[in-house]
Order: sequence, then C-alpha cells, then structure tokens
Amino acid sequence: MPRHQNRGAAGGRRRASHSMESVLTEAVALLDEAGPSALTFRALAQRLGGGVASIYWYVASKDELLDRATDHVIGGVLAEIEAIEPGDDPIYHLRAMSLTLFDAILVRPWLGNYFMRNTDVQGNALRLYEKLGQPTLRLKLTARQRFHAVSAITTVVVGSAVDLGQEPPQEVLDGALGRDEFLGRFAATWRELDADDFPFVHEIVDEFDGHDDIEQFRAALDLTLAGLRLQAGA
Amino acid sequence: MPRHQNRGAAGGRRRASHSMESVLTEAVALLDEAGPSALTFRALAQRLGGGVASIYWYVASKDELLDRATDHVIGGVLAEIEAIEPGDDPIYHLRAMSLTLFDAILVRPWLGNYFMRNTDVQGNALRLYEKLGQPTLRLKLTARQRFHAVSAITTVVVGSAVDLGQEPPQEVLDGALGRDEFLGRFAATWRELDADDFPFVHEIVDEFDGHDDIEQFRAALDLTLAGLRLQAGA
DNA sequence: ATCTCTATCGAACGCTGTTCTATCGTACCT
DNA sequence: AGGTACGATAGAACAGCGTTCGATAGAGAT
Repeated sequence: MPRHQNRGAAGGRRRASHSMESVLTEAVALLDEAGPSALTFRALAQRLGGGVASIYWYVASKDELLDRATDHVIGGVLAEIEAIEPGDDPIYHLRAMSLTLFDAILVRPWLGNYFMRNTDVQGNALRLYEKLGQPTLRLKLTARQRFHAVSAITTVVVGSAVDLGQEPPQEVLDGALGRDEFLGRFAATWRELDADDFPFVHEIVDEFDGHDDIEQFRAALDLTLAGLRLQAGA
Repeated sequence: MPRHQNRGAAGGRRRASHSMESVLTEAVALLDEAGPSALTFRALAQRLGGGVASIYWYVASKDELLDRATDHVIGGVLAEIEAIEPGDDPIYHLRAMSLTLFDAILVRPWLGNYFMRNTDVQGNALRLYEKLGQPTLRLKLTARQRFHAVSAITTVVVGSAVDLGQEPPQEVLDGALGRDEFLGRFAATWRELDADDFPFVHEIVDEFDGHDDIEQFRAALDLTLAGLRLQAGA
C-alpha cells in the first residue's frame, strides 16, 4: 500500500516520471478546461504521458484525488485571503474574505463539493477556516456563537457558489444559448402561471430575469452578517 | 421518442407492467434504503421486476429520473408546509417552513443536489418556492429584496442540509464508528494544532466536538432571518 | 386477419474507477 | 562490479455504470 512521499526526478527514455505536484496540477487543469466530467484517470494519465495505474501510487482513490486537488487550489485562495488587510471592523474583514472565497468557488464550482470534506487531507482548507474564524474572536460572542457564525458563513459561501455554478444544461456551455436567454426562458414560463396561485413568483420574476449571481450572493451574505452584527451588539 | 403519458394496467404472465408512479416510488425507496449509490437502472429494474430499458420509456435519463424522484417527495414536503399556520409574524412563518424543509432534506441529502434544478419538471418545487416567498409579501421590502431574501433562505436550508447530510465515510454507515467518535477524532487532531497558529480552532473545538447538526442549522437560519427582520424594519 | 401504437426487454456498446501482476531503473550494500 | 531491495511505472483485465438498439408482445381499431 503506497502512501505519498515522492520526489521523482528526470525520466528515462519512454517511462514517464510524475510527482504529486504534477498530478494535481494536471488534474486541476483538466477540471478547469472541460469540467468535472473530463477528469478521468485515463484522461489524466494521457496528459501526464503515463499509464493509468501510476496515478494510484500518488492517490488511493478518485475521492482523494479530488480532495487533494481541491486543497491544492485552496492554497492559492488562502494566500489571497491572507493578503487582505484586517482593518478596524472584524465583520467587514470577514466579508472581504468571504467574497474572495466565493469568487474562487464560482470559477471552479467543483471546489464546493469537496471543500473541507476531510481536513486531514485538506490542510489549507483548515487554515482557511481558521482565518475566517479569527475576526470573530474580536467580537463579543460565546464560543458557540462564534462556531455557529463561521459555519453559517461558510454554508452561505459554498452553498451559493455551488448553486450558482452548477453545470448549465449543455446548450449554455456550447454557447448556443446565452445565460440571459436561459434565464429568460424560465422567466417566460413563470409569467404564464396563474397570478392568484403564484403571487410571489410574479412579484419577483422581473428580478429573476437577467439577475446577477454575485449580487444575489452578496445579498445573502449581508443578511447573515447583519444578523451577526446584531448578535455581537456592534 | 416516447415521453410520459402512462397508465399501465395489470401485467400479463411474464412481462412486467410499470407506471410513472411505481418507477418513482421504487426509485425513492432505493435511495432511502441504501443511499444514492444504490440507485442504478439495473437495481431499479430488478425491483420493478422488469428490464433495464423499460425505465427509459418513462424517463429520458438518470438526471430526469432524479429530478422527478425529487419532485415526487417534495410533493409530500409541500403538503406538510401548506399545513403550517401562517400566524401573525411573516418571518416566523418563514422560519417554520424552512425548518420543515430542512428536516426533509436532512433525511434525504440527495434531495439537496436536485431540488429546484429544473422547475419545468419540478412543479412541486416551484410551488414550494412560491410558498416560501409569500410571507415576504407581507414585509416592507422591494421586489429585489424579496427575491434575494428567499434565495438566501433556500441557500441556507439546502446548503446546510447537503453539507450536514453528506455520506459519511463508510465506517459510520456500517455502524462500526459512531458519529460522536467520528467528530471526536477530528476534534482530537485539531486540539493538537499549535495554539498560536490556530487560536480560533482551539476556541471552538469543544463546540465542534459532539455538536448538534440541527442546532447549527437553526443558528445559521436565525442569523439570516435576523438580518431580514432588520431590513424589513420590523 | 392485419395493422398500429404502446410498452416491454435482452443484449450489446463505450465508458468509468479500480486491481493485478509484471516490470524498469536507481541507490545502496557487499 | 554484481546483487538486491525498493520506489515507481504501466498494460491488461474486471466489474459495474448509463445508455442505445432492435426485436417483440399485447390490446384496440379497421
């Protein structure tokens, strides 16, 4: 049962020579270029110029591959987040970090499905969680309230990003159908509903039509943060 | 290309006779009994006493099967939610409905991954969305604020439920390892982290250890609702 | 009796994650 | 130098998946 520990130097004539780094980098590249469904062991092996089974020396399963790939890119996000100035207002700091995390997941929706799934493997995710929590130490809260607050925020960030970034139905991916037209089709269906049975849907259909994802997330985040500010009495 | 429209009466001697209803019911039963990985066309066909390809007469793909199965059980949730008394406080009403929806998804985490994914197929989900939105009509908000509020709440509900209910790592499923021991193992790892580098994690590790999922969700929901109440000036 | 349309099904296809077994190549030991 | 242990690679096979194809049974209309 091989478990990590690596360093593979220059390769021979025909045999490929990988490294944990290269495996994760290529895995992420594959995910970025063609979505989660494109990340297969065969595709990854071809990209690395080696055999399928070799990947299993670095990683025990596809789940672990995704866990490690996730933590790999979260490392970059962590750096971004650590570069943010804390400032005076802890809640504003929390907000800035959340927006950065959200942007990262929105671009790579698969992150949301694996982020913080296993903190044993995902060291960077744990550090990011710590970073998100630190501002709450400056607020007048109980330990439990702090725990719940950070959980709530990560849920909003990850939940929103996953929801908004979930793979669109092919037509949109192909570019044959724009996002606005896609929303518009639903909006049109909604508008045809009975006005007495669906008063709310009618009320918001114009807002839904062509709405901005980031604004929608920001609104959700700000509701939570407003509640938190109230709780902290600040 | 066959598309719904059914009614299949009594079966002959060896040929099976299904119906949309029976397909969805058995699909849900399979999901409930052994989790999402147990729902395969072959397993479902065996349960229905028929062939694999027959299912494709009722459903065009596995995605559609899951969409329809989701809406099937959401129908029951909708009935529960419609039975709730509105009461005087719109936000409290919203809260009660959210808790009901959360409970439903917590028991069936796969719901979260498909809920509201396609309102064309998921009529009940749309009706539920409407129900969740109606209380906001009684609040002093703009249409956009209402839209964002309901989006925020569904994100919190679905996000929390999916997060908390995601398939535990087999040992827990087998019953070999209790949930508390599972949490405790992580807690133990966290406690060994450097106290200066991880002040927040140390602060909350006792809260994390053996925490209650529902309480955690309720805290997240209440933060959002507090923010909403503030926004509505009520 | 034949035709048509709904509904069913076995068998096959191409793909997936994973495992088995065999091997290459380097570093170390004598 | 020769032998050996081990880190690392890889081809081939396996079982299972969603999906498609083509054949066909049964009921009702002509």
